[in-house]
Amino acid sequence: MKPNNNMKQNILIAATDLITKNGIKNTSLADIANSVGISKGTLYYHYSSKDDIIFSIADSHLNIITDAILNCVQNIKTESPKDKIVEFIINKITTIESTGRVHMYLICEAITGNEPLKERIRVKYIQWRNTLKSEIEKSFIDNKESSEALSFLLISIVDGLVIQSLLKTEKLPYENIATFLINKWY
Amino acid sequence: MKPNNNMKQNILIAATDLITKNGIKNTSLADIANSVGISKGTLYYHYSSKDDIIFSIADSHLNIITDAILNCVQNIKTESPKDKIVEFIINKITTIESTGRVHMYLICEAITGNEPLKERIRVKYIQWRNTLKSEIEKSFIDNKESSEALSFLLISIVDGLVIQSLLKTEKLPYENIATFLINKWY
Amino acid sequence: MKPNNNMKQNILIAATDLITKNGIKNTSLADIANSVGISKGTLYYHYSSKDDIIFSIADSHLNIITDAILNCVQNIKTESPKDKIVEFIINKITTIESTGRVHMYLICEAITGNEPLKERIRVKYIQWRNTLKSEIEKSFIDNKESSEALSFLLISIVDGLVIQSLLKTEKLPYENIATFLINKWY
Amino acid sequence: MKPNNNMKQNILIAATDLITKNGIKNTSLADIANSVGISKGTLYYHYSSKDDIIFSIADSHLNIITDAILNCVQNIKTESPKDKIVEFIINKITTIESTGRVHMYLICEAITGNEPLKERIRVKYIQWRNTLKSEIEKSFIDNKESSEALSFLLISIVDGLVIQSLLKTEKLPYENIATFLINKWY
DNA sequence: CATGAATGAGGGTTCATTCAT
DNA sequence: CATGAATGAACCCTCATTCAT
Repeated sequence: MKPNNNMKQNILIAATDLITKNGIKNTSLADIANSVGISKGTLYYHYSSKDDIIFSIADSHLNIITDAILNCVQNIKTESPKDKIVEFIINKITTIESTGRVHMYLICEAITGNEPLKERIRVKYIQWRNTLKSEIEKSFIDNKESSEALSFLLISIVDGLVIQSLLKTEKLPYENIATFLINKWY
Repeated sequence: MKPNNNMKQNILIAATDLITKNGIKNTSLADIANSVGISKGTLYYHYSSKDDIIFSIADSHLNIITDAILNCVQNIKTESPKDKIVEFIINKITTIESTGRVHMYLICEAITGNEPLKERIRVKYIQWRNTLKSEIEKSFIDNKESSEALSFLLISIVDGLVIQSLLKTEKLPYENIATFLINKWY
Repeated sequence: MKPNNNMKQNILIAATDLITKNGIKNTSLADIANSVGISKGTLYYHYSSKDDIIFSIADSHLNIITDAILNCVQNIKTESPKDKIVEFIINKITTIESTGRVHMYLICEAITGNEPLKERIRVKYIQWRNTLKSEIEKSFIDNKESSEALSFLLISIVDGLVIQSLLKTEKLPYENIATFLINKWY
Repeated sequence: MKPNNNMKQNILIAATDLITKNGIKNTSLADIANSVGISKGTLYYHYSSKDDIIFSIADSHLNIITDAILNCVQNIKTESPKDKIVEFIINKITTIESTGRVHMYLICEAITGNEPLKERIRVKYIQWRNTLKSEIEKSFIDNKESSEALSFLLISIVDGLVIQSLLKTEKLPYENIATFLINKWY
C-alpha cells in the first residue's frame, strides 16, 4: 500500500525473476535496475548491497518452504500421514520451475563462499528436518534411528529430484515415485 | 607420456583443485595458471577457453562416477544386491569433500546457462539411471514401475545427501540411513 | 538562540567531529546527516553543498586560531615576550588531536584544488604572520629582516610540528624544544 | 631499456605528474591510464591497485629526500656545518613545485586513513631526524637535549615552509630566513 | 611451445546533488 | 521546515580473451 514497500517489493520481484532465469552470478545489479526501470543508485537506496538483495530473496524463499512444511505437517494429523508427506514432496517438485531453480541457485551461492547465506540456509535445513522427524515419530514410525534416517532421506529426495528436474534429464514419473514411497516406507 | 599430456594433466589437476575449493565462478584463469606455474598465454595454448577446461573437468568427473556405478553393479551379482547399492550410496557421500563439491559446482554451472555442460551431464544422468534400473529389475524388484521409481530415488538420495553434507547442516548418520534403506526397500 | 541556529550548529559540530576523525574526503554527507540524526534533504536545507559545510568549518577553525594568536600577542606586553610566544606554539601543538587534525585536513583540501578554501586560508595566514611580525618588532627584535624571517619561521614550526605529531613519528620532546627556542632566539 | 620497465616507469611518471597537479583523491586510475595512453586493464597488469601506485610514488619520493639529506650531511664535514644545513632547507623549499606538492599530498593521504603509507612515511621521518641529530651533535652542538630539539625543529621548518609555499601566502624571503637561521642558531 | 603484455567490457559500490511532497 | 526517494556519474577493480614475439 505504501509507496515505500512498493519499490522494495518491485526490486525483489524483478531480482528474483532474473536470478531464477540466469542464476545469481549471472545477474548483475545493472540488470536488476534495468528490469525495474530505475537507476543503480536507486537500487542502493533500498538495498545496501547485492548480498542484501540475495538475503532478502533467500529469506522470502526459505519462509515459503517452512510454511509449506508446517502446513503439510498440520494436515497429517487428520489424514493418512504417509500419503500427506509424499504428496508434499511431489507437490514441491512439480512446482520446480518457480521455486526449485531459486532453491538450487541459493544453495550454489551458499556453498561457493557466501558464508552468511550458507548459515541462513543451514539453520533452516536443520529446522525442517527436525519438524519432519518429530512428526514422523509421532505418526507412524516408533523408532528414533529410523525416524531420523527417514527425515534426512525425505529432504534429500526433494533436493535430488529437483536437481534431476532442472537438468531435464527425463520426465519424472511422479505417480510411480509416489506409489513406491507410500508402499515401501512402513 | 608426452610432455603435452603432462601439462594438460597438470592444468586439469590444478583447475579441479581450485574449483573444488572456491567454485567455478570464483576461480579465474589467472588463478589456475598461477597454481600450475605457467602463464595465462600457455594456458590458452592447451585449452581454448575456460569452458574448455570446465568441460574437461566435467568429463573426467562424470567418468569417475560412471565407473563407480558400473563397478557397483558388477559386484551386485555375487553379493546381497541391496546392501551393495546402499553401500555405494553411502560411500559416495562420505567422499564428498573431494568429489561431491565438484559435482555440485558442475551442476550449478550447468543449470545456470552453460547449455553444453548441461547436455553432457544430462546424458550421463540418464545413462546412470538406466544402468541402475536394469540392475534393480534383474536383481530384486520384479516390477517395471517400481524399479524405475527406485532408480530415480537412488540418484536423488545421493545428490540430496551431498547437498546436506556440503551445507554442513549436521553430521549425517550414515549407519542409520544405510540400515533404514536396506530394511525398508523390499 | 533560534532553533535554526541550533540545527546549523549541530550539523557543524557533527561534521567537524567526523572530519576530524576521518578526513574530508572520507566523510560523506550521509555520514554527517546520520550523525546529526536528520535526513540528507534537511542537511541541504541548512547548507547548500558539501563545500558550504567545509567553508563553515574552516571559518570557525580559522577564527579560533586567530583569537588564540591575538590573545597570545596581548599577553606579551606584560610578560616576557619570547616565553609567551613559545608557550603559544607548544600549546598549539599539544592540543593537536582536536584542532591540529582539522587544520591539516583543511590545508590538504585547500591545496588539492579547492580554490575558494585555499583563498580563505591564505588570507588568514598572511594576517597571522603580520600580527606576529609587528609584535616581534615591537617587543624584542629591532630589525625588519629578522622579524619577518622569524614570523615565517614561527608559523612553519607550528605547522611542521603538527605534521610530525599526526604522523606519530615519535613522542615530541616539547620541553626541550621550548627551552631551545627561548635560549637561542635572541 | 627493457620494454618491461618502460611501461611501469611511464605509468609512474604519469601518475606522479597527475597527482602532483590534482592530489591523490582527485586522480583516478582512468585519468592515469588515459594520460599514459593505455587501458585501465593494462594499468592493473603493471600495478595491483591504486595503493600499489601510491606506494611506488611514495617510495621513490622518500628515497629522493633521504638521498638529499645524506648528501647534505656528507658535505657538512668539509664546510661550515650550519650553512650547509640551512642551504639544504632553503634548497628543499625552492624546489617545491616539483617535490613539495607530492610530499604534502602523501602526508595528507597518510594521515587520512592510509595506514600502510603512514607507516612508510613515519619510518623515514624518524630516520631523517636521527641522521640530522647525530650530525648536529658531531658538528656544532654539544648537548643532547638541544641537538634533539633542533632536529625536530629543522624538519618542522621544512614542512611548515612547504605548506606556506603551497598556499602561496606570499613570496617567501628565503635569503632573510637563511641569514636569520645561521646567525641565531649557535 | 610459451609468454608477457594489452585490452575492454562489465562488476559492485559510493556519493553529492535534486526535488516533489 | 523537513524528508524520502531518486539519480547518474564516477570510482576501483576483475577477468576472459587476444596476439605479437
